[in-house]
Amino acid sequence: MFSNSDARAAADLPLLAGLNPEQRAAVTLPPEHALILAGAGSGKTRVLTTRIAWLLQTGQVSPGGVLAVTFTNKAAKEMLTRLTAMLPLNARGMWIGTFHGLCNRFLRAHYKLAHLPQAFQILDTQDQLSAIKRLCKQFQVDEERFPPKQLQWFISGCKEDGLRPPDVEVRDAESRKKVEIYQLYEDQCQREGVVDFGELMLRSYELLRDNDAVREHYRRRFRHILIDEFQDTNKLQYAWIKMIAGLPGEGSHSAILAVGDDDQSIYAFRGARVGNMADFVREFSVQHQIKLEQNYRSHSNILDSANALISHNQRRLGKNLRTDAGAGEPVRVVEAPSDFAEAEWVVDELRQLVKGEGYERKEIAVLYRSNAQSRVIETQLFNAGVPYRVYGGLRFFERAEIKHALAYLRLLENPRDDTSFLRVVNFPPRGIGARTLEQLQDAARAAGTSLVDAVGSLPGRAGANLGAFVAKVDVLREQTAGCTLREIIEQMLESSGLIEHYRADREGADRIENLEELASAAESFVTQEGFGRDAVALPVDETAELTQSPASQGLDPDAPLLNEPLPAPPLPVDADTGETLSPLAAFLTHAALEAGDNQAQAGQDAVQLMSVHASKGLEFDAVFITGLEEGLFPHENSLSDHDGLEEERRLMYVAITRARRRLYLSHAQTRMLHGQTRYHIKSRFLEELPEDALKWITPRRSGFADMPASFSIAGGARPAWGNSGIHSNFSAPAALPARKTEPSHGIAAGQQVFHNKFGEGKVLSVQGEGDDARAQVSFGRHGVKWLALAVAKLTVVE
DNA sequence: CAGAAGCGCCTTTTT
DNA sequence: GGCGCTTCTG
Repeated sequence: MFSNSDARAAADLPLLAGLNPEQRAAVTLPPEHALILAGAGSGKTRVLTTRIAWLLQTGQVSPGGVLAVTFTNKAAKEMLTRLTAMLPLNARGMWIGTFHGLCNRFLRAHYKLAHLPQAFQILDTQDQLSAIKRLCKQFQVDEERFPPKQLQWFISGCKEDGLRPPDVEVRDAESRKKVEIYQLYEDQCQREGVVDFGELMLRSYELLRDNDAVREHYRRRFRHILIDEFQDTNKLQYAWIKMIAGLPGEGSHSAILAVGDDDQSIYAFRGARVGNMADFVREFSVQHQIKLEQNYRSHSNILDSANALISHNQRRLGKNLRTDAGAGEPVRVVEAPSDFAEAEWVVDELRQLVKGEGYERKEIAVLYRSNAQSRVIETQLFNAGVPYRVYGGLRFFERAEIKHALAYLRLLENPRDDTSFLRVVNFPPRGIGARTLEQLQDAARAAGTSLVDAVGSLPGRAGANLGAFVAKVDVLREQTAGCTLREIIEQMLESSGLIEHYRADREGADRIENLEELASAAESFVTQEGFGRDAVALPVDETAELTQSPASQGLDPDAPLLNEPLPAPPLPVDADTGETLSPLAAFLTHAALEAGDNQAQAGQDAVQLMSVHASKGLEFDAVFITGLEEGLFPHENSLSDHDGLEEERRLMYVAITRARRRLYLSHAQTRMLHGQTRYHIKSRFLEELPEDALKWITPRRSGFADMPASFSIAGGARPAWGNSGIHSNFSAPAALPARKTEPSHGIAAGQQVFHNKFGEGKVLSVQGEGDDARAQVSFGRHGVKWLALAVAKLTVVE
């Protein structure tokens, strides 16, 4: 095992150059549980990635033995990019991703044990809500007494607490009804073969909990588990971590490195439990705790402000940021007579920053507590002709036209997906009204089938129209067998009538553009190397990987392999046929798991507008924090309880620590809120800052024009560089090193092949290379299947 | 069946 | 004040 002399030898590795003592200590910790308290701007991501690289390079773990979890796709991508820049390595075997992404991968690999169809589709928040609404209609739930939104919140909350319907405590008639609906919702999802986000987590947790062989396999496999933003984990996520790592004394073989910052916990409102940090230390008997307090981002006036503010919170693990960067400029504070004047001042000031002081626009952020506040500022920016970008709008895959297109695609994969069926059965309009659909739903419920299966039972013109729709989808499915994903999408756009519909619409141009973007996005998804990684149910043979030497991974051949590979117990393999997801199904999964960016045209030099929440993890040369008023920030809804106020203060802490060089704080005496002008006193947070770091300034312009804040842009026009453009996540695939191509599998389209289980079939198409190669084969009685060639044993028939 | 008009809501958000 | 959703009306 690990010894001190090895650590000393490792200390000279170039990987570790430039790390401060705390960072270095964190990176080179022995393989035991540890908690890293990483302050804002303290190089947290660097520590995390260097730790993984160091473990790999010193031969303490192979890529397959690493599990690294983040919350956002962005963070996961960042980690992977940095890691592959440090080390040449095959990222394929590594489990780096978001909680949900990894759970998805896990469930695909064990879909039978998880009681799911292999191509199960994922409901996003919108889909989930419409599924609940549909259910309420069907079971005549009083939507006044049980608003679907509230039911959604209830169901998600239960799942996040790990509770299935029978586990939920029933206290009165109301809660009984809610639990009943929860159960109905579960039945509906199961019948349709769909899972929501919470279900991804909960079901993988339960599978680990209930299946000894699976659990044991992963426990032995993951020697190092690294968790980012640990303060944001919820109850279920922490339970999942415990399940996959094993508590001390439960035959655990892994070391957890949890990285977090209790002062930046701002998601309690959605179930995050900072308390998981303390629980982790206790339950895992954590011996190593390291604080990263050296800040590399901001000047000390900014840090002093942040430190002073956060010291007003009682419940802290305790941490103080420090810097070598010097005092820098004072934090500028401004009082404006109105929200309108505040916006005017912000725009004035930032033009000065750009013109007079050489700041780049994209290095300036305007932050606010709630999104509604962006409007006044946008108006001013628009009038002044300053390019800006607003974060937090609709994301690519959430746009209505994209959701429609995805619904058609989902029906190609799974005709029983009732949510998708209802979404597009009459879109574009084809004479199928609400009455018809009600009848159809009744018939389906009576027969206990899905909607497509009930179509035949409807008589008359209504039945004929429905039949035509189903036939259309069926025809499309047949026609596109053997087509590339791009071709499938293009044909779908045509034959569904979506393109035609939007072409007829005066305002449909943007939508058509988005639909075309969808086809391109799909294409780059397919060509991206290893695209199927998250969706392919390849049997996991980790023993092979664990016995590989570091040299074969492209690592330092002289580094000793310190750990003998642990023989992982054989894993129950579901997909011994090699059957895998079609590119289409994989793409649909991707679309659900990664909603796409919500920012237009990255790279454009535009001022950044966003909520404080959205700014977490980012940094800018200059930051404006606006609307610092009691009731707004801290928000009035949070004032009732102590924890709420502390979370608001952490939010302010996050906002302050975004700034590198210059920080502005502003508040307005009056503000237009919910349609009426309200008077606010300045935020208590301003009082909690150190006087000597601040400078109260008066606006440069002679007096504020206190115009009515109701002024708005005629027609709601948005500038071209606003939020209206499209941007997809597919433009910049993580730069993975090219892998050597495996010997040819010898399978080509048109061939007759034989499969052990499915018999004889004809190859329709082949995609991908090496391990990712897969073939689409038509097996007659067994239908068309996608097979992973690395697994499926296909022989060519003459 | 589609556009218009009215109603009610309104913190933060990722997967 | 404005947006999204439901209901009304041609």
